Amino acid sequence: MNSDEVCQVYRCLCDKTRLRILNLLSDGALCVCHLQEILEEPQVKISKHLAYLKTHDLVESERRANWMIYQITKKANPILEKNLKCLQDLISEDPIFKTDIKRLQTLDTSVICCPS
Amino acid sequence: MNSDEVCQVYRCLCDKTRLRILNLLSDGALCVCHLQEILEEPQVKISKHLAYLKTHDLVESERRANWMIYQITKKANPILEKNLKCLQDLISEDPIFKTDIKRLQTLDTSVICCPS
DNA sequence: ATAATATATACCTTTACAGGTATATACTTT
DNA sequence: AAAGTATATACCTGTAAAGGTATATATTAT
Repeated sequence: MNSDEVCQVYRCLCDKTRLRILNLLSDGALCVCHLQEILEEPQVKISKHLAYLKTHDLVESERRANWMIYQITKKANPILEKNLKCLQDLISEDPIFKTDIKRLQTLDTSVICCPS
Repeated sequence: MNSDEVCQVYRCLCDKTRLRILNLLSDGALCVCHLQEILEEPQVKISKHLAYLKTHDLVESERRANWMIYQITKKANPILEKNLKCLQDLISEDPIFKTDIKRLQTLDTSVICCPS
């Protein structure tokens, strides 16, 4: 991993919506509609940030019927991994992250779109 | 530390020149002219990036005669600290960081500007 | 007081990218 | 085949910030 790649990871991390998305995906894969529901942000916004993250290899996606399931990339990425752990620590300090995780846990699991 | 502050730290980290500066300052305080010499970048560029880092509390500065000495902030900043450690690991992987550190070690210590 | 040195700032141009609206694409259901 | 649902993309506008040139400021040396 060279310095340009490292910078690019940080560029991915320096937007609040993307941080929130990554924080949620740290807990497991999610479809766009669930992210949308949890973040309470317009679909296009979520979608574009996911595209950005995907372009720079921080997330991967897979279609499942009508839904696109996103997850943190399987490729090793030390910077990303360490910072995702940092985010975990921040959950307790930031109400937004905390609320997101709460909403994630109380998601309606009867919906069919997302993996169990 | 809330999510906005975290984003701002990442914004500071997502520029290569700033990463190089922070990497050098991890080893101790330095004046602008030494940074300039090591990075081989124009004075104005270094100066502006230092100003940016200072504005966002990642570095502090202190005047010593004609020189401004910069150092990593004393204020606790978990995100910054962890990522500075990450940079250390990357030195071995990136030729630029490696060269910077080499140049730092072979700096002409007879110059009066910087702290011992 | 003047010149020299070190650093910072103002101003300009260009680029990345965030957010919005509208629309397109992919897939499913009827 | 047509309509509905989920997601992506194109286009537009505004803003942050990077890099450059010129100049200002702060301090020291003569």
